Amino acid sequence: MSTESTGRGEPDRTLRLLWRERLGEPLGSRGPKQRSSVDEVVEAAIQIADEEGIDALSMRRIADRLGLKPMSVYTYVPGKAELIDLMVDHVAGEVVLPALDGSLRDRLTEIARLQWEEYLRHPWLLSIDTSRPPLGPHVSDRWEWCLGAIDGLGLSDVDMDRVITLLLGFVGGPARAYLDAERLHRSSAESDVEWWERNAPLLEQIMDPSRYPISGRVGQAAGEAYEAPADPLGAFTFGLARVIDGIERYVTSTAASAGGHA
Amino acid sequence: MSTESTGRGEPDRTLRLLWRERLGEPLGSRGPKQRSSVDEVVEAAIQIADEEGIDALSMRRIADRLGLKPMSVYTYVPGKAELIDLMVDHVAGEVVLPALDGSLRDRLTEIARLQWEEYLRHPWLLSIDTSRPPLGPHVSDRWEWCLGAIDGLGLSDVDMDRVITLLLGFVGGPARAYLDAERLHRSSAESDVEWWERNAPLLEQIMDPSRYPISGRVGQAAGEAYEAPADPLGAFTFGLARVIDGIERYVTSTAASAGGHA
DNA sequence: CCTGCAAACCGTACACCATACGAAGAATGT
DNA sequence: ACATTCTTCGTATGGTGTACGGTTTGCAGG
Repeated sequence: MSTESTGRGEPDRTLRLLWRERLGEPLGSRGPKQRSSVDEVVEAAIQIADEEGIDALSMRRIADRLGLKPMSVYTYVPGKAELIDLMVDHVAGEVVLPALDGSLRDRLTEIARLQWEEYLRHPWLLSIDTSRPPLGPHVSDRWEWCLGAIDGLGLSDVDMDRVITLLLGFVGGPARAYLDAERLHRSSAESDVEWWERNAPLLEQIMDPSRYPISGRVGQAAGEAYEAPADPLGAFTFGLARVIDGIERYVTSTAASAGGHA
Repeated sequence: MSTESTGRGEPDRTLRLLWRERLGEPLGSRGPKQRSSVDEVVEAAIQIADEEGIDALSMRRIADRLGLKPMSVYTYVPGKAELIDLMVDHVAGEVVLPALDGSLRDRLTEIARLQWEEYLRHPWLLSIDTSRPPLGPHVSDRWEWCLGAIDGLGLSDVDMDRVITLLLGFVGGPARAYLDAERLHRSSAESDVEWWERNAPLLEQIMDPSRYPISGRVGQAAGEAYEAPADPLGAFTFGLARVIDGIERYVTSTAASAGGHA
C-alpha cells in the first residue's frame, strides 16, 4: 500500500464504526475483557502519524504503543483502511467550532483558518486522499458548520456545495508548502545559504537565463523578498483574499439577479 | 514507503539526472552494454502507474517490464525517490505548450485546462506530494510558460508567483474528485442506486435532519441535480470562474494603483 | 594481443509491511 | 459444570525497497 486514502473499507462497516456508540450495537460481552478500545487505537495512530509522519504508521507500531501484539489491533478495527477513516473523523472533532458571525468575508476566513490550523496540527491529513470523506459525526458536523456560513445568501444548494469545496480545497496548497518549508528547516543540517552555495554552480549551468527569463527574474525576486525559498503563509493570505473576492462577486451577482425575480 | 513524494533524493544527484544528456557526463563506457536506458525505465514506470495506479509501481514491476532483474534497475536510477522526480518531469514534457493569446481570462483558462488534462492522463500525479517540484527541464519550461501568461500586467514578481500557484493548486481539487467518481463507476459492480438502497436505512438513522438541516437539504439537491453523488466537472468550471474573477480583480486594482503612480 | 579493471548485471538477504488463518485462553450464559 | 463466544496472538504468505557482494562483460592501455 502506497497511498493512504479514506473510503476504502466496506462502506456500511465503516459507517457503523464511525458512529460506534451512538448506534446501540448489541456487543455480546463474552470472552476476555478488551484491554484497549477503538478510541485508544485511533488516538495512538494519530499520535504516531503526528510525530513521525504517515509513513511510520503501521499496525505493528500501534500495537507496540498499546502493549498489544500486532494482530490484536484487528479486534478493534477491521483494517488499516477503516482506521484512516476513523483518524480523519477523530481529528475533525478536536476543535469546538466557533459561532460564525461577522461579514461573509469574516466567516469564510474563519473557516479557512480553522482548516489551516488543522493541517498544521496534523500534517498527515495532507498526505491522505480524502476525495470521498468519511461520513462520520465530526466530519458531518464540520460540513454542516461550513454550509451554515453561506446559507441564506441566495445561492442555490448546489452552489453552496461548490463554494465550500472551493474554499476548503484551496487551503491545502499553501498548507502543504508551509509544512514542507518547516520540515526542511528542521531536518537539514545545512543552512539555506550553504545549500545554495553548494548547488549554485549546477543551477546556474541549468537555469540559463535566456531559456528562463521570467522564472529567473521571479525566482530571484521571490528569494530576496522572503529571504527563503518560499513564503507559504503569504501565499495563504494572498490566495485566500483572491478566492473570497471571487466568491463575494458571485454571491453579489447571484443575489442581484435573484432579487430581480423576487 | 507509503506516500510518494518528489525531492527526496540527494538534490544534486537528482538534478544531474533530470537534465541528463544536456550536462555532458563523462560516462566511461567500460563494461557490458546497457540493455535499457533511463528513458525506458521512466516510461515503463509511467505506464505501470497509468495502468494500475501508483500503488502497483515497484522496482520489481519495472524490471519485469524491461526484461531485467530487479536490482539492475538501480543501474539506471539511484532509487525510487529519484524515479518519481523523473516521472513527474517526463510527463510535463509530453505536451507542446500552446501559444497563449487572447484575454487574461482565456490564458488562465488554458493553463488550468492543460493541467486538468494532465491529471486525467496521469491520475497518479495527484497521489504524489509535489510540494517541492523537481527542477527538471520540462517542469521548468512549464513554469516559465505559466508565468508568461501574466507577465507585463503590472503585478510584482512575487504576486506573479502567487497567482500561478493559486491557479494550479486549485485544479487538483476537482481533478481528484473527477477521477475518483470515474474510478468508482468503473470498479463497482453495484450501481449508484443499488448502493443507495442498501445503505439508505443506515444513513437515515445517522443523518438525522434536525442535526444536519442544511447538509441534508444541500446533499439531496446536489444528488438530484447531478443524478450522481458529485459533479466534479461542474465544480471545476465553477471554481475556475471564481478563482479567475478573484485574480482579475486583483490585477485590475493593482494596475489602477500602479497607474496612479506612473 | 592480452590483460586489467570499471561498469552492468543479478542472487541473496534483510527488515519491513498488511493481513489470512487457526489455535489457545478467558469470561459469560445456561 | 459446561458450552459458547469473543479476545488474543503465533505463524505464515506474499509483497515492498534496497544493501551487499559476486559474476560477467567489453573497452583501454601496455
